[in-house]
Amino acid sequence: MPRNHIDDPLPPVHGPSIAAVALWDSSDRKRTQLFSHEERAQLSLIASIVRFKKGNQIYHQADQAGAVFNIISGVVKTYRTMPDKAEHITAFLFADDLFGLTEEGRYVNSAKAVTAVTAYRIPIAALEARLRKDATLEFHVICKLCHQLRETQRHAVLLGRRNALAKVATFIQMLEQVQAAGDESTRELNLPMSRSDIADYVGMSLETVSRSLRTLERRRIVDFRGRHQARILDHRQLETLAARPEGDADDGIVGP
Amino acid sequence: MPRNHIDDPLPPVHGPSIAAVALWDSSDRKRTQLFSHEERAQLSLIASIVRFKKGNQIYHQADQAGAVFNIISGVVKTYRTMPDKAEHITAFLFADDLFGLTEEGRYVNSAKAVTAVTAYRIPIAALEARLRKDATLEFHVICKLCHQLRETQRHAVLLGRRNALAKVATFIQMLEQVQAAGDESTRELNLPMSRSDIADYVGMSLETVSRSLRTLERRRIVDFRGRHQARILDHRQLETLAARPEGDADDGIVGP
DNA sequence: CGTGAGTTTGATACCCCTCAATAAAGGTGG
DNA sequence: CCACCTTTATTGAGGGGTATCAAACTCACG
Repeated sequence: MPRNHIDDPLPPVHGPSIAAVALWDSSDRKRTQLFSHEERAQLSLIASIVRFKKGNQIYHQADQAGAVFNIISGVVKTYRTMPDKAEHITAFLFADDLFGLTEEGRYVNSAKAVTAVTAYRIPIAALEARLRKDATLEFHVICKLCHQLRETQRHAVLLGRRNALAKVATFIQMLEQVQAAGDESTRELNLPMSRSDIADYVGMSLETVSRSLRTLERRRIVDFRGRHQARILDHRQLETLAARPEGDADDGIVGP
Repeated sequence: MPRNHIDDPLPPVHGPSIAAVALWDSSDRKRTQLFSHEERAQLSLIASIVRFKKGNQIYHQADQAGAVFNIISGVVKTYRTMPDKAEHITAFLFADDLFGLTEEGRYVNSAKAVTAVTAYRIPIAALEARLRKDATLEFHVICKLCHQLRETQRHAVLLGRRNALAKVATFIQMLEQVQAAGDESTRELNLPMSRSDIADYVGMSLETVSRSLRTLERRRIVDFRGRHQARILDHRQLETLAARPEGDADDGIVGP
């Protein structure tokens, strides 16, 4: 079995780290590291490293909030459980992301490890104190929040689409974009989350997610090497599907 | 015709103003003003007041971004136009809100005035300079961004629901919550946006929005006084609908 | 190697989208 | 202030896409 880079602890770690696409400068859509070495060193004084195994709950919606988290490696999902038990995933989070959003001292979402996770745990009291002292640090946090706001808006736009294939195609594009940052050049796409998680993220039933992925494979747009590993064959088609108003093209398989 | 508070300029204005639900303290879900008098005075030095008539475009998606805006009065929508012409509304914004989110120097959404709007226009260069100097000011901005992040997540959760009535019921609850802040006690609900706007916000066709609202009226859950003015009669039922897994209750009208 | 969770596939029903026509509201100029 | 026109909203009929239910299947894990 091939080593999964996501599960590897990054070699020498130098403190909390956040990345975002720039607000004002052009940087070709690339996420850049926002904290300086000194800022990371400062923050590591108040942070501790925590690890979660795949499937572990990190915190629950409405829990008293004590800390925010900064992912070093692994994938986390934040989600909200509806009164009718349905689960809505608000975000998938990756290395260099922050999570632990609060309202009136309580977490607004639940958080669970999708893969094995290593993260910094930063107590909010200490964090607030540091922030209020350091305007530059705060500015970087603002940039990161704007980044997450944009991503959440993209998620909302995805959810607004009324076409299953368009949703799934867009989801794959989003995953690809995240992994394009620190990934090898092989265009190997990781889908660490379950089909059910994808369904709860794109707002469809898991069966329809499964069918849509199958359709993408039949049309030779993506090629699955196992359930959680894929390779995008036709970016053009994927783009088209993501934008498609209606009128799906026929499959290539209609036999004589 | 009753005066519409939304169109009235607030009497004496003392500079930019943002409100949010607290991150850590309990405040009973009420939005509180974040800027101090001094901060508002400072910001008014770099801000100018701008007005837009109902329907005016404020900026376009992908435009070079020169400023962010802070609403004094009126309602704004930010939206994204898809390649297939479909329009997705990412947010409705009200007094004490900020808008003008950018990525690499360009606006990520378009913005249009839903009603007549008065707002502060704050040039980003000057804003950044001010922010980098004043850690307290920045901290307040962080609180506001967290607030908008939570709201966007709620929007995403709404979009994830697969039931038309649940979506519309939730939308009405959200509107109510916004207006509960600075509104009179009469529980009079304003729907300043068109049915089409609502549809583009909740991710359904405008016909289905219309039908859903009609259903709410038939069931005596809301009472419409004109198309843009309503009153909520049964909060309990609304809550139930917003959470409903399935199995709509029957109408009260089945005649013998 | 067996077990069970996770996934794929199939059949059916139903909710919502689409198209189309009517009705109401808002705006304009006489 | 009313008639007119345009825009926006409501209502209806019909078809399609997706949810749902159910069963077979695969894979990961112990």
